[in-house]
Amino acid sequence: MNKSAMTTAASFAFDASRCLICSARNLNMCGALEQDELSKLSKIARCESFGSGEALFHEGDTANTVYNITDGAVRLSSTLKDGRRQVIGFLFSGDFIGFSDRPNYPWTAEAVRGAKVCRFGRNDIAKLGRELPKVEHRLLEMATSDIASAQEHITMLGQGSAAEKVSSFLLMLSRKAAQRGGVANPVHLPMTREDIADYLGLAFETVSRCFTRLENEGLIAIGSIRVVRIKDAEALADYSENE
Amino acid sequence: MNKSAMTTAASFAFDASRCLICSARNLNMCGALEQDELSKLSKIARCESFGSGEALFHEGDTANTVYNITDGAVRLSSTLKDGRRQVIGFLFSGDFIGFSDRPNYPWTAEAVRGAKVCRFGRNDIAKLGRELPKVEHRLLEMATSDIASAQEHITMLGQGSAAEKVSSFLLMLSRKAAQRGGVANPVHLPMTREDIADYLGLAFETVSRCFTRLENEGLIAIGSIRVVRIKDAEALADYSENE
DNA sequence: CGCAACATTGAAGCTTCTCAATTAAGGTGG
DNA sequence: CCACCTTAATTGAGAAGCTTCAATGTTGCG
Repeated sequence: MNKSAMTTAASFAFDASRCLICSARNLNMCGALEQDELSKLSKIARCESFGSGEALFHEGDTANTVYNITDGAVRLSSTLKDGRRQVIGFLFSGDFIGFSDRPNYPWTAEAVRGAKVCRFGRNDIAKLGRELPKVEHRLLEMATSDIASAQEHITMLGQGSAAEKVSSFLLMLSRKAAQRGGVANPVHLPMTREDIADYLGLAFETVSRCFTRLENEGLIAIGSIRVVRIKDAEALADYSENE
Repeated sequence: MNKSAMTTAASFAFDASRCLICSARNLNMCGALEQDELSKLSKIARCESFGSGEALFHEGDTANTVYNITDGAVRLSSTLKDGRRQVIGFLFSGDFIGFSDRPNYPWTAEAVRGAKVCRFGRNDIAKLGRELPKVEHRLLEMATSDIASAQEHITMLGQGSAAEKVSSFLLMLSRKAAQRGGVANPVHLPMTREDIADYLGLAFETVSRCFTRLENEGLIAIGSIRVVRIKDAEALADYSENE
């Protein structure tokens, strides 16, 4: 988006507890991986940092790198010929980027207000997967989790009214924050209303109106633009599946 | 749906060329698998046949079986509390059912006008995956392919107008039929208009109107209710990404 | 042949989108 | 640190598209 943004790539210490098969969400594999396996992993990892709005890669680029997010948030999106944009997902610490069967990335990945990642060569990971079945198995687990997320997204897009979509979105962000060890309730929204709109298949004005409406109905309190406090989680959950 | 439908489960010969890691779409693994590996696979497979509308399993059932479709079509759907239904996908010969990280199925799988499948115990497949890295690898490939399909579905739901959605749907069915070795052009639609509507997040009347409109505009010809001939694939493709 | 499920078509209503104006927030340079 | 400027967010009014309700036509199965 911001073409003049410099690539602030910088090496920093490899933190196995945050990389690939050791995501914060699924610590079980950490104990299972032996020390020499972890060191093999760290040898092929390269850590980088991206500034706000900066792209990890663009749609169509040769897909020879995969990523594991260690901090911040990343927005995955596809752009149609006429300029419309679909946000495929928001990824956070512990999430993996790179499940694709095509030689070129089918989406653009951009840091939302900054992100830190571990990058791996695709060939390196493939090779490591052949050497260490545990790595391949962990990749399958993460792909399966991605499928579940995508299917929830599908149901939200297909069956939800605008208010239902926004409610579901807030609850999802809250749940994800808790899963990675953060606070669940004052929900932090690193993305813009337009990002949310493109994720939910709505106009950004509609998203804004829904926030206002949910606040007027007493279900949420909008502290600042980027911080929403859930006042009535139950009512919000009802909203997100019934209206 | 039809509770009185009898389970017409029946054993038939194990056809490795149609099962699991040897889907019609991805024959490369077939050569890679050794004969004794194939025999291990066949030992844990059980083939079954389902009649029109019959359920392979329901949402919430204990998920101890996975499936590979060998013939026909299967509809995967989730139902919301208030009865609305989202069709997550239509699966055909060669497709795999069962990528889920939860102990219970998050969707219902039903045969659309009949289907044949190979079923595998989840534990058996997991065990085989540990023994044969190739199997685990093939599972990862199939999961990756599922992710790509889900993401296309997301973009269609989020950004498409009704006509775009229907156009994309027809082209997708055509492409999928070609991929599994069938005819691409007179597209065969085993599912009802309501099934399509629940897949596309539309009312079934809207789907019907879109078919009529596309026919009036000369892009398709509706031979019978379940057979659509694509007359102008290029215009249809333009529709599906621009409108 | 007749019934039930599926599909088409029409008209009215409602949700969401688009266009437009205003307000708030964030970042930069003086 | 403040003023300014740019970007993001809110709010309103009108238009468009989709849904709903209702009636009719079609298909396929017992």
